[in-house]
Amino acid sequence: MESRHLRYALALAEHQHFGRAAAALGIAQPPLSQQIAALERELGARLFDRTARGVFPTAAGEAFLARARRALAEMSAAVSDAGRAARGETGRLRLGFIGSALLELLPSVLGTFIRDRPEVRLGLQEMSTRRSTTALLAGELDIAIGRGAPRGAGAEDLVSVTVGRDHLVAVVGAAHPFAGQAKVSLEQLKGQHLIVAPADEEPTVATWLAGLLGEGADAPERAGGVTEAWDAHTIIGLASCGVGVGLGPACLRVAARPDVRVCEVSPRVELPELVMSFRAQDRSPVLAAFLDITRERCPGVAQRLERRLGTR
Amino acid sequence: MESRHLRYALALAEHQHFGRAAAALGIAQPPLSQQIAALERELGARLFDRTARGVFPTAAGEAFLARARRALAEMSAAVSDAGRAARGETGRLRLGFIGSALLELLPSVLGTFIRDRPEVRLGLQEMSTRRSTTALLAGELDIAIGRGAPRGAGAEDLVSVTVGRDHLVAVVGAAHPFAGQAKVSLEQLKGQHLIVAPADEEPTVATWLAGLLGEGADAPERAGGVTEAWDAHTIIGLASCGVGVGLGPACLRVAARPDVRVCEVSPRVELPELVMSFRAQDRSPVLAAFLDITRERCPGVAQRLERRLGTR
DNA sequence: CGCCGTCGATATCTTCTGGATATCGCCTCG
DNA sequence: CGAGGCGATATCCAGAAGATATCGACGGCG
Repeated sequence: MESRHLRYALALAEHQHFGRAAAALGIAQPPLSQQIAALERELGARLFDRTARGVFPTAAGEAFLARARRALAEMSAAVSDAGRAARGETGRLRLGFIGSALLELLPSVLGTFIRDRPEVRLGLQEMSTRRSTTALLAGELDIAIGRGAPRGAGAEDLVSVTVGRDHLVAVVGAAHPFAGQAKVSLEQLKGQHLIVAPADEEPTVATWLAGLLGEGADAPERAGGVTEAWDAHTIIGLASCGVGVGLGPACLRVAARPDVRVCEVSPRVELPELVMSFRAQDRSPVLAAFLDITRERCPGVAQRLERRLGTR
Repeated sequence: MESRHLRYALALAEHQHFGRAAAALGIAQPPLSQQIAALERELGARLFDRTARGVFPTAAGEAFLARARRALAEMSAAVSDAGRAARGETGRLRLGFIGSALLELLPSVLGTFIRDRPEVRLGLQEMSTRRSTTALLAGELDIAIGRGAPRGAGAEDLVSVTVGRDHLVAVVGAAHPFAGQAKVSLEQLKGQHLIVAPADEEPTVATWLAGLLGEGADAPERAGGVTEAWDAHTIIGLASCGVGVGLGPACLRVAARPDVRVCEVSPRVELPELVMSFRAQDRSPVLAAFLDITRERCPGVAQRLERRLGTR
């Protein structure tokens, strides 16, 4: 039995007339008679009563037609669902990202994405750069956003593109001695208690800073000490109440409150680039849609992405 | 798109291998490749990723396969539902019957029918012979059981068969003068208050009895008077408390209580036969099943039914 | 009462497509 | 670098879906 038989039976039930049903189906009347007869033979049951006043389904026909309608509805739903999935209108996209991506990049890109693809289930999870790379390679994420291009085993299976650059800024409370300064020198930071983001791999932000400041010792041992805070608002909050000097990417400015001051660090210190990665062999249309939007919203990303994708 | 495409796609998803899926489908590998390719072309979407480690559905493929499974399940359900309906295992049977059919005939036949066809919805309604005939012709009933063969317009479209014969018996309370008698003569009934079943057409039971007893006047006017009671238990109940002499079919005996006596009426008076009717053109398998059971349970019905059905 | 028109079934032929066989190209693995 | 496995492609064939012509049955109408 083929779905053709279902369509024919439904047309016949609708028109109650072999000739008109056949015309509606775009075939001649004899083939319709034959196909209905073949269907009835296969089922071992008469589906239609041919009376002088028209063709009417039997009890078996009614039972059959009810199921046939649902079967055909499922089939057309299969077509449309497949199409929507192929166009990336439905599906799932799992993002792993570091907290600072939440400050500028993600609000812009995700806002557009959610408006364009309301039926895509988004999975968002803040995590370290290292963890996101691992999860991406394990297939647990579709996109990873971190600082610095992924390194290590499997990194060659990923495509990465720079989506943002930041330099280091200092955040202090309004009462802090630095508060009036537009710039803070590295020299001035020596010996200050610092508030920075933690890291789960070497070199940590703290040790990297220690080296930058010309302090040789391990971070916890350095003069002034270090506090690690996971997210931007905690760094700013701690800085505002005078715990120490917050250090982070320039995008911290968007989260700054009135009671803190953000100072440029002089000389300017570039942070590792904000990098978006995905699996090179991932052909998901949802991913493609996300990349499209990233292209639109992040000037300069487009060309870099094309160059990378060209080699896929 | 035909259901073949769904079957092929599901087989391919299951085996993750064109060759093995084709073997499972009983076809060669090239036709499977072609059909999948044609399906993907029609949908405008790739459904399977052909990798070195196997064939795996894409996101669109997953969406498609989920619907395809349900569509095929509906199709096989259509086949089985149609078969069961055709065999009379499901469906509906609406019976209209007079109360006395509940005493002997229906308990026996319905008991077997419900055991054999638990999924058939039964519609049972007590009604007069006249009403059941009307409802049967109007298509509101499938079977009518009454006394006497249906008459009037449309009766020739019905098949009727005698399913029981009864003669008249009298029911009296234990304290009644007739209680000790095995027989009651028609002469003795004259002037007694009678309790009989009502009727919605002429002649009513009461007028028929009046004629039988040689009483010329209308029933309500006759000496002794008449009480009409719809069902057997009411007739018996009224007789038991001395209201009068209950008159009804011999099958009343099965409903008799210890405090009443049932007397034969002498000479024996035959009542109109208990007749089962159905539409001659009704080919419902549920009806056929019911007739089969009636045949088994009612000796003598079989031959009469065959004779009637032979002419359909 | 008989003729005609309608409708579904049947017969025959055509066409198309689903399937088989043979082979190719590609990738992986030893 | 060669061998083997796998999916795609090319070609051919057969069966079945469909078209055309016709038949048979039934109902309506003159």
